[in-house]
Amino acid sequence: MTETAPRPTLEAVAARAGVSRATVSRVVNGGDGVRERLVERVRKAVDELGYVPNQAARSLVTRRHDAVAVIVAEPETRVFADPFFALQLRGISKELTAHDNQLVLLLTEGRDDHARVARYLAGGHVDGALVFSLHLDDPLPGLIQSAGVPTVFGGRPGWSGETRGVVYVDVDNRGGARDAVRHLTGLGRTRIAHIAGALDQTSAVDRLDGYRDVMVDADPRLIAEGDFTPAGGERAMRELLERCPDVDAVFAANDLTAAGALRVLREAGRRVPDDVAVIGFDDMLPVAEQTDPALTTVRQDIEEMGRLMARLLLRELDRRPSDEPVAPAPSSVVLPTTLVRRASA
Amino acid sequence: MTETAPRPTLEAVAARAGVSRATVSRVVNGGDGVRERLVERVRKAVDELGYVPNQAARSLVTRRHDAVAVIVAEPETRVFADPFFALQLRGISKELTAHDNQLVLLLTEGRDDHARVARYLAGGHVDGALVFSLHLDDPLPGLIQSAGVPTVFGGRPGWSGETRGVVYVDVDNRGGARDAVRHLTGLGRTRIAHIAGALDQTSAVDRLDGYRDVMVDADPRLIAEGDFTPAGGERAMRELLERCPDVDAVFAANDLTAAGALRVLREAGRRVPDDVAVIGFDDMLPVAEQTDPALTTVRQDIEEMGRLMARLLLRELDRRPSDEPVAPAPSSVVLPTTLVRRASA
DNA sequence: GACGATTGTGAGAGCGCTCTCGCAACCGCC
DNA sequence: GGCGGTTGCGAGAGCGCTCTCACAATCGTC
Repeated sequence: MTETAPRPTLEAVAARAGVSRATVSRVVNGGDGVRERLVERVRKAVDELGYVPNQAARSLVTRRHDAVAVIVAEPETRVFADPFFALQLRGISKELTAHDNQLVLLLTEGRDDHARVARYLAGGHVDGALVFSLHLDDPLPGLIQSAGVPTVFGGRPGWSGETRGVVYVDVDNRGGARDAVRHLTGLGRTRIAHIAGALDQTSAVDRLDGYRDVMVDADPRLIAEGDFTPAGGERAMRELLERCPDVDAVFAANDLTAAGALRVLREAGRRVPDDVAVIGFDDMLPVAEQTDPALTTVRQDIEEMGRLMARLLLRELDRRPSDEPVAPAPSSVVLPTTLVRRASA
Repeated sequence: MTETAPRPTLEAVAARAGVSRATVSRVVNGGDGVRERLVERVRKAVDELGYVPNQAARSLVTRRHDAVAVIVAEPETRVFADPFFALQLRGISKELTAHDNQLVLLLTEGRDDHARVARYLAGGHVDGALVFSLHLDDPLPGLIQSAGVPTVFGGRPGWSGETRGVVYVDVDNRGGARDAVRHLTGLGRTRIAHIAGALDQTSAVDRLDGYRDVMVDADPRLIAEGDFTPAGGERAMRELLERCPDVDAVFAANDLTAAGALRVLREAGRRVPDDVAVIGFDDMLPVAEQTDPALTTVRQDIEEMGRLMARLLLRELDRRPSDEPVAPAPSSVVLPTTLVRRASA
């Protein structure tokens, strides 16, 4: 029933406005170099017919798609357990929309998908890609790089290959970690432990480095490796309590880890923050505010991170087509963090 | 430097294989009606040249895009605070990928965006749309419907317009709510309260209805309206404690609400579940498992919901082009829920 | 009023693909 | 060996757009 009426073409608009296709095209694309009277006549015809340009036809000749792929490698479900991902997407989406670009979402699920993604990118369906590379050994960045598609990474790619020319947006994990630990020393704590994240991710490594920056000659037994999950936090906290019963503060690699640690501490009868102060990382709201006591943590502006990734990519895309000698290539950006004080430290 | 080599065309492949464009096209699209020998020769040429079809050119003639828009209306940030969204996306993504369709993500942000989305859909960039319609008064479903794009909704659209032919996937909110409340009555509770969600959403309404199904002539003072947030849950719980100090169970519209209620109950010195049993809805893991005590809740298979939405849409898309008399139109699906027993009830 | 310079417009080619159509080549049959 | 009936392949049109290029109209200038 809903027989879709054939969409009007440039031709149709031209006929109605009494001009040529070329003129309509010019008007639709900004109207430069067309006399005001004609512009109006064309605009009117466009409105009356409800003309919308056919993107496929346009792409065919311009080789531009005004579309960007967002690639989320998701070997674990962790990505989905926190709102991180959604917030970044929102930032990206806002920025892309503001520049009339579409967001094509590619979720990858293990090795098989890599080939698929590579093929898709090579297929030239999109003008560029935003990639969240989570793991040190992830082959995806390499594949993408070799597909020759302009790319911006989310988070410093811990990648052994060529890194010149790699553009990424990251938060200042190391600096944020330093702030957290300094806050703890400022509270007079001396036996400050760190529960690290999964160390195959640069964010975990950087946070550990930040901890070490402050605790220059920390007792190595004060460092336990978690995996960014509450369960990992619990496990690590138990180890720590056993190894170093005198621990008086914990800097956890993220909020979920901290939540796990808090639970173990409560079970062990340690009061937080009186006996042991705890700081998390991320300021992941549904968690950080729900813990008991509410979690002091390092906040990062995730949405801004997404927005920035998109902005850098779009800038690069604008730069490319015009083979102007040396428009400066965008370089990576590291966003600041802020310490959010709540009850736990 | 990375001068992108011009991508090979059908023409190039044809020349290399010593056949015509048409034959290459046939092979690329399945190879029917081409002799085995030629198929092989063409395949070889395709591989050697690394040929990938130009989607824009193909779409131009086929009017198919093999792309589906996912539209998330997001007037509130709530959507992003829970993993809901991400899980549905994952389900959708899996299904679409399996059928070689792309996922174009459209996040909308208030009224202005509606026009943008409508225009985009009308522009025929995608073959269909998956829409999450959250609010009763949302004009989006109407706009989309009138754009004539095949659509499947996530969650029953609470929509006053024409509903015949509307296809949606929902979870059995009402049934799940009934199960939860029956579980509470089974525990011998009699003063069972309900903290409703934002009642401009069908899920909240349905859960309330489910509660009423069991508590046929419940004391109306046992019903408080929340808004799906922890803060709303706290507020509602305080009201309830004041109005009905004898409350011995609470069924909350979702886990976040339940988390808020739990906190207020603890403050008020009520033991959970001994004095007051609490049940949530969603089984939103980072929350439900972290509360103290761990939350008994109603689980829904979010990912499956996404997958199903995609499947229904793809089926509809397959149905349409071939104007076969009456391939049965897909109809809506309601997914079952399961009660997950933890410590709180 | 005739001149080049400027600006506005249209004709037409072509982007890379699909798909219809007609022609060969081949089949089995009388 | 001549006949209709398949089957396999290529020629060519055309999808809706952009963009170059040539031409027409307008301008200021001497």
